[in-house]
Amino acid sequence: MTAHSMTIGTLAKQAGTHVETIRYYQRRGLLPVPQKPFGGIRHYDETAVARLHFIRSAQWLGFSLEEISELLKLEDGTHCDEARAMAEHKLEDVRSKIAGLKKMETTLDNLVERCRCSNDPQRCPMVHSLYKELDRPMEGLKK
Amino acid sequence: MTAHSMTIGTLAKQAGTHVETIRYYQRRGLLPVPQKPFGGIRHYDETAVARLHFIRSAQWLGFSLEEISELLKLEDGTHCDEARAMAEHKLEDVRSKIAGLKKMETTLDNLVERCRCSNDPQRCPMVHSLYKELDRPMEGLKK
DNA sequence: AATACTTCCGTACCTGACTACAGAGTCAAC
DNA sequence: GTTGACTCTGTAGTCAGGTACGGAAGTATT
Repeated sequence: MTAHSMTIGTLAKQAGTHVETIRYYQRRGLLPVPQKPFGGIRHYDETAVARLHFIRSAQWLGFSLEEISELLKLEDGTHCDEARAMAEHKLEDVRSKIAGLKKMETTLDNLVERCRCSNDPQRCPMVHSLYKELDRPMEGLKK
Repeated sequence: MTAHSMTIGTLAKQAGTHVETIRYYQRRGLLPVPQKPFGGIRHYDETAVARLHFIRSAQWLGFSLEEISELLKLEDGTHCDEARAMAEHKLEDVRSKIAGLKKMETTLDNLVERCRCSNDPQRCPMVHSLYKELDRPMEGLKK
């Protein structure tokens, strides 16, 4: 439970995931598999918890496990040039996601605002503005 | 090709998707199925194109088809109260996604900046800051 | 030291979001 | 009026991202 020694079960609890998910991420190379004392059981520390949090967050933000593993490669500190190029690319990605979400934000905000039509429940505005095409409509979805 | 009459094939091209995907969205109730002239072929207009764009964009921004169909329900104009509540909830969602992406943005930006270590390719900084927990780590992923 | 809980490893299964295909009907163009 | 491209309906297969399970072995609890 303390700093330097969790089993996979407590790690899962700490990170709010499941044991099987952790093993799956290990298989996919998203999480390192620590050495195990021969014939024994593996132990994990907080860097594992942190990494799991990061994975879940990034996923929630719309990145695939594939993309996340690319982001994590930025962390190993090698291949500076390559890493910079990738970081720049991801940065563009992130920025257009922010832009798209901001459009959604204003639209939803307007909706909520105009929806304070409490005394006239019949008329509630359409969300046609949501239909405006966002900056990067498909990038990263198309096959 | 003009305003008021596309077949499903041209609709797909306009929207940058595939016919089968459109039918799939129809089955899931994300896209209305227009009446067809008896024993004939259905026709679509730009509102369908717009809706498809919206679906793809929202997906790219990390929303599931389930959530997108909720967002689209906001559009039908009925159930004002319910709609407002949902819009408010989605708004929170959107705002924390923006916050999360902004953290990623600064981290990546720092990385790119410090990575201009072009003359010393050995030392490239770690992305430990990426590990900071984001605002809403799992919401919408668990289960 | 017997019991109960975990871990380990492998394989099988499930859900969401498509994608492909088969067979029949429709429609435009020669 | 037949050919060829496209549509319709239904069902089956695929891929990502897990989730469940089964049996052996490690560890903790009494």
